[in-house]
Amino acid sequence: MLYSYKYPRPALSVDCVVFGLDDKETLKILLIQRRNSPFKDKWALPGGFMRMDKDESLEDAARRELHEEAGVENIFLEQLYTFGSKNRDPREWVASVAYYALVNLSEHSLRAATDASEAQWFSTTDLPDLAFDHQEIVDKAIERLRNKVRYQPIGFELLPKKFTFSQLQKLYESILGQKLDKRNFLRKFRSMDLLVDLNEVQGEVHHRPAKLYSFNEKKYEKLKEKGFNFEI
Amino acid sequence: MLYSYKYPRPALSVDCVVFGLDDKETLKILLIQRRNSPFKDKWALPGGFMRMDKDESLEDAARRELHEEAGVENIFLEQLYTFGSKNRDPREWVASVAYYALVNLSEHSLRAATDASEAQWFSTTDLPDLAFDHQEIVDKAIERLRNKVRYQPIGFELLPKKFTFSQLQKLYESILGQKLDKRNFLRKFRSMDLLVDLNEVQGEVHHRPAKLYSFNEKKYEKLKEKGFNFEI
DNA sequence: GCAAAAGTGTTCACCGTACACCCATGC
DNA sequence: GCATGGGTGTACGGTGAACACTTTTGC
Repeated sequence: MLYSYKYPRPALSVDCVVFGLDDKETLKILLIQRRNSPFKDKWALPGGFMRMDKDESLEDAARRELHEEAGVENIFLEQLYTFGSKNRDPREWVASVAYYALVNLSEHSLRAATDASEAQWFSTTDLPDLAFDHQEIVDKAIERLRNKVRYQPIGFELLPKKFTFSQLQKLYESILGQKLDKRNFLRKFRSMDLLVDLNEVQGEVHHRPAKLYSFNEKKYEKLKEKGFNFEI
Repeated sequence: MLYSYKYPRPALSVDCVVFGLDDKETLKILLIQRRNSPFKDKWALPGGFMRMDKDESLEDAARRELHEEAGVENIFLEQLYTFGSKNRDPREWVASVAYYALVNLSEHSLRAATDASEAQWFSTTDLPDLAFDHQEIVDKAIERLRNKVRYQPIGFELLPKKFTFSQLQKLYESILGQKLDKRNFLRKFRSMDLLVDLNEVQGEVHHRPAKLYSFNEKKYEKLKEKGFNFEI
């Protein structure tokens, strides 16, 4: 069966840039190895075509693809940009609505870790050649994340429930691509009244254990709406 | 002739939120009165369907629609967001890539002004009922503009070549929806080294004439790339 | 005791903010 | 001379930025 329209129309797809942190708080992106042409065997962003039969919105489609291709669910997801150059797909004109996602890697890495030939995490500073215009999409996503970090809290979505100050700092350093001053960073965060001191320390480290913190979720959500100015 | 595809696909359109300033430096938006159903006679954003036969990109399509429907050309245009709810168009599923534009109204108001029944400027604070989900698009565009103003220079695109300080200030007040302190605003702008004192004064006013300024274009473009922090 | 990371204060410069009066012009 | 908007400076508080040493733990 074929679907016919009076005028030709481009295909519509969604692609997702999924950010996660590894155990060294390095920023990583989830990529999928393509099994079909074009760009067979190349690494690409998880994503796929909109399926009208599924009665889903753009964001639903993004979530579905992430679930199917990478096994991640219930994550922070936000629209990034729509890429519509005519030649970005060699087959035909495909406009793609790109999303970016933040996931807590320690809780969501299952599929990607167990089936390494299909999905794999790559450091943002050391990505392979990507299919289509996906490098451009990744660049835009990183830029967005760098900007976002300056006026909204992030971290909640990327870090485990309990975390240390240095994990938080390394997260910011990883996103911003620059070293930060420990004391200034600490003071800034303390002044936001965003962290809860759990009165616990981490275990299993070969040095002085650090105190553990969690986010004050209410305050976190409020700051997300209201925004702030995080200059570093 | 019909165009057929193996899977159904949504239609793709572009819509534009065109901002301009009137002679009182009030922020306005350009709307078009629809001549066809659905939403016949309602006001709507200029826009239309992607035409694959025209070999145009998304942004090209946005520019084409603006030219055809409102007679504006060569303007600042930036992608805003893609709206894809299934029921946003009663006819069928139409995903729309929204753009927003900044125009110098004194140089671009021709078509809209001469054919008032078709295109008209409306104050952002007093918009009519809009067709489709266009109010939502407008809201998002205003929000974007308010944010943008804080980290990038704008004004160049909205103001005439020569302008006074108070025009610039009213522009910012209009976008931000709040009064600003004259002296602080002035100092802030002066410190950016963005304005060129033209050593001219305005004429035809019934009070002390104000000095005229223009933007230092090079500096303007540089600041746009680099960004700044404009706290007010 | 030594390696490794945690934890902790102070000083300075800059900038955002609040605030009020005189000036130049047209009528 | 009066109405209208144009034009100007200062003081205070807050915050970003630079900077180094001691503490705690595991080995």
